[in-house]
Order: sequence, then structure tokens, then C-alpha cells
Amino acid sequence: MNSSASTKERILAAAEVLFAQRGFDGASLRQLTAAAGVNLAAVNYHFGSKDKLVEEVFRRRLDTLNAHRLAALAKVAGEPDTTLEDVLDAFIRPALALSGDGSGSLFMRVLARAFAEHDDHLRQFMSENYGHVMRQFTAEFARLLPQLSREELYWRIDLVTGALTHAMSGFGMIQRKGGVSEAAHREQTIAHLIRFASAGLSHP
Amino acid sequence: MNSSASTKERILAAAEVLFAQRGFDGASLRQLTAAAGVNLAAVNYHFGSKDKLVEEVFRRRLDTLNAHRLAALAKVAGEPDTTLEDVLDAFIRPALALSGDGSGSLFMRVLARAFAEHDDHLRQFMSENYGHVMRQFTAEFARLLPQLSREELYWRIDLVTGALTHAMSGFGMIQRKGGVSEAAHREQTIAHLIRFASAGLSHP
DNA sequence: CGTATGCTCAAACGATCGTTTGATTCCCAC
DNA sequence: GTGGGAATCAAACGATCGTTTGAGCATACG
Repeated sequence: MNSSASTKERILAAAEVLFAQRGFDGASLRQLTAAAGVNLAAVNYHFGSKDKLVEEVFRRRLDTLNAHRLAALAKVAGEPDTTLEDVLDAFIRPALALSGDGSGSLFMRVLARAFAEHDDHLRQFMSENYGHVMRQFTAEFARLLPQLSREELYWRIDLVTGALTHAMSGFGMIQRKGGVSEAAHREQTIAHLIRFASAGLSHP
Repeated sequence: MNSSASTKERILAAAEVLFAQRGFDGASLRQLTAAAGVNLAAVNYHFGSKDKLVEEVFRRRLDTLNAHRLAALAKVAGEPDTTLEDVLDAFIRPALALSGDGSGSLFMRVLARAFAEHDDHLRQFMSENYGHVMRQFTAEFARLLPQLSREELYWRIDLVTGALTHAMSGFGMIQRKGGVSEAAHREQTIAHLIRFASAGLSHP
């Protein structure tokens, strides 16, 4: 059925890199297919259009990111001894784990770009494929921060989301020192983000 | 010398709106000049190129924003009884004051877009025209937070910058309720951002 | 009045974009 | 081996982009 699996996969991989580097409009299909080593027409043949390709790049990563986040959240949600740090860990760790595998790190940059874009179509797509995750996390935050009004909670979550997206899109900008393993550096980063977000969410 | 002041001004105003709405590449000169009610060639005549126009849009707003921020910072920098909240106020208030006048509110969105873009030329321009402001604020933060290591401080400032830029770009702006004046709403927002940023910067 | 200067205008330029086409190659079931 | 659908290919399409051109218009100055 698909000797095209290799071609589709190569296109998706090249697209993720170029979209992160030059944006969705900035990366042309000619640059993209040249980088992937496939014919120009292959994108429209396999994905239908450039817009569909963009959606597919998002869907592929978001599906696993969302699954990991919700699985991690399910382990702590509703438990009586769950802390704010536990929930934040469930939110942050899967995103940085994504940075572990090769080009996956670039996806957070693509995600940050999508947040910055105010394109309606893209925002609707994000809302449909991302909204339910944010709702579940928000519900758990509300449980752990009962003293906050709904409006106050939304405010703080919005600010935390902005900080984390900003930081994770530039992950690796603060270079890890020599002798520090990548895993150790990631642990440090996670601890850093959790402490910051926790302070921002729970301050009096 | 210049009956063109009106034309240049109209182009700049329209550019700010369209750049905020559709991005720098997304807004074409034809849309832009049509919105401004000027001829297509006027952009290249008055600014030289589209890139120069982008820089001019930034320069015009950044100059006044930077001036107001540094002036506000100068009033509290180095004083023995200055608090973290004072410095954050100097940073945040001028940006939200910009939102007060007409299309100025859109500039923070343009600024957020510039942060999301990883275009080297734009980042260099931002560094040249914005870096010295960040350095002065960083120095004052370092004075007020002596217990933080240099690396720790950079981390937190980066996160705070991400949160504030995200919030001030109006991405999640919470609508002000009826009956609340715009000035009062702005005061509330400033207080909100200051408390959040202060907690994020100074947590143990 | 004549002319220089700053500005605006419609039109065209070459480049690049996403997409489509029709022929060709590949590969497996029969 | 052969037929046929899937996949790939070079080439072209129409649209849109930023930029340039050269004529036309206005105003100020000698």
C-alpha cells in the first residue's frame, strides 16, 4: 500500500524543521521538498495541500504530547495528596521529553509560533485539538487553588502558559554546561519551570 | 519639504495594524497601501523597501516605549527603599500606557510576534534597539535580588518577559466589565502583572 | 513665466509562490 | 509475463509578491 511511508515521513520531518525555522508561510514547498529529497508534487499528492501538511505536522506531535500529558495528569488528578508541583510536572515534563528525540525539540518552537500567529483557522484547529487538555489541567488547578476566583485563576494560567511556551520554544538557549548530561540538564530545567510556575500560580 | 508627512504617517499607521493582524510576511504592500489610501509605490519611495518599513514601525514605537521605561526606571534605580514592585511598575506601566492611545495597543502584539519569529535579522535589530533597556532593568533586578545567581536571575527574567509579552500582546486579555473605566481596568491589570512577576522573580 | 523639486500615479518587471497536469516508472497480484 | 493502480517526475499554470519605471501633477523659487 505504501512505499510512500518513507516519502510522507521525510516530508513531515523536513516540514517540522523548516516551519520552526522560517514559519509556515516562510518555508516554501520547494525548499521543503528539496530538503526532504522528494519531488515538489509529492506534498500535494500525499497531503492534498500545504495547509493540510501544516495540520498533519501539528496533529502528529500534538497527539502524543496530549496523550502523555493526560496520562501523567490522570495519575495525580483528584488524589488527596497531590501537589501543585505534581500537576505542573505532568504538564511540563512531556513537552521537554519531546525535546529529547531528534527534531522533536523544534516542535515546541512551532507551537510557540502558532500561539503568536493570530490566524483564525490555525487558532480554531489548535482549540479543537488542544483545548480539552487545557480544560482538564485547569480543572485540576482549580481544585488545588480553591482560594482563587475563576477570573483570577484564568489570569494566572494564561500568564504561566505564556512563560512556559516562551521558555520551551527557546529550550537550549541557556546552554548546558560541559560535563552535565542532557538528562540532568532537562531535570534542572523542569525543576526550574515548575518552581516558577508554582510561585506564579499560588502567590497570595 | 514634506506634504508627505501625512502619507508616511498613514502608511506607518496602516502597517502597524496589518503587521499585528497578519504578520510581517502575511501583510502585503498592496493590502497595506490600499488600507492607507496611498499609492503602492509610496512605500518604496518613502521608506526604500518593505524591510525598512518594518524597522521604522518598530523604531517609532520602541523609541518612546524605551524612553518611558528608562525614565521610570531612573526614578527608582539605586534608591535604598526601592522595591521589586517599583521596578516592575517601571517596566510594565509604559507598555500598557501605549495601549491607551488608539492603535498603539496593537504594537505589543507586533512585539510578541517579533519575539516568536526566529528571524536573525529581526532579532539583531531587536537586540540593538532593545538590549540596553533590558540590561538596565536586569542590573536593577540583580541589585534587589542579590541572593540569586546570575544564571538563576537570567532564567527568571526570561520567564517573566515571556509571560508579560504574552499577556500584553492581548492574547488572553480579559475583557473589562461594564462600568469599569479603562483607566481603572488598566490599573487592575498592572497590579495583576506586577504581583505575578514579583512572585516569579523572588520566590525562594 | 519658466523651471526645478518633491510627490503621486498606473503600469509593468522579474521572481517566487502553491497547485495541477500528463507522462513515466515502479511494483505486486494474477 | 502482463495488466493496473500507486507513486514519482519534469514542466507548466495562474496568482501574487516586492520593486522599478517613467510620465504626470503640484508647489515654491528665480
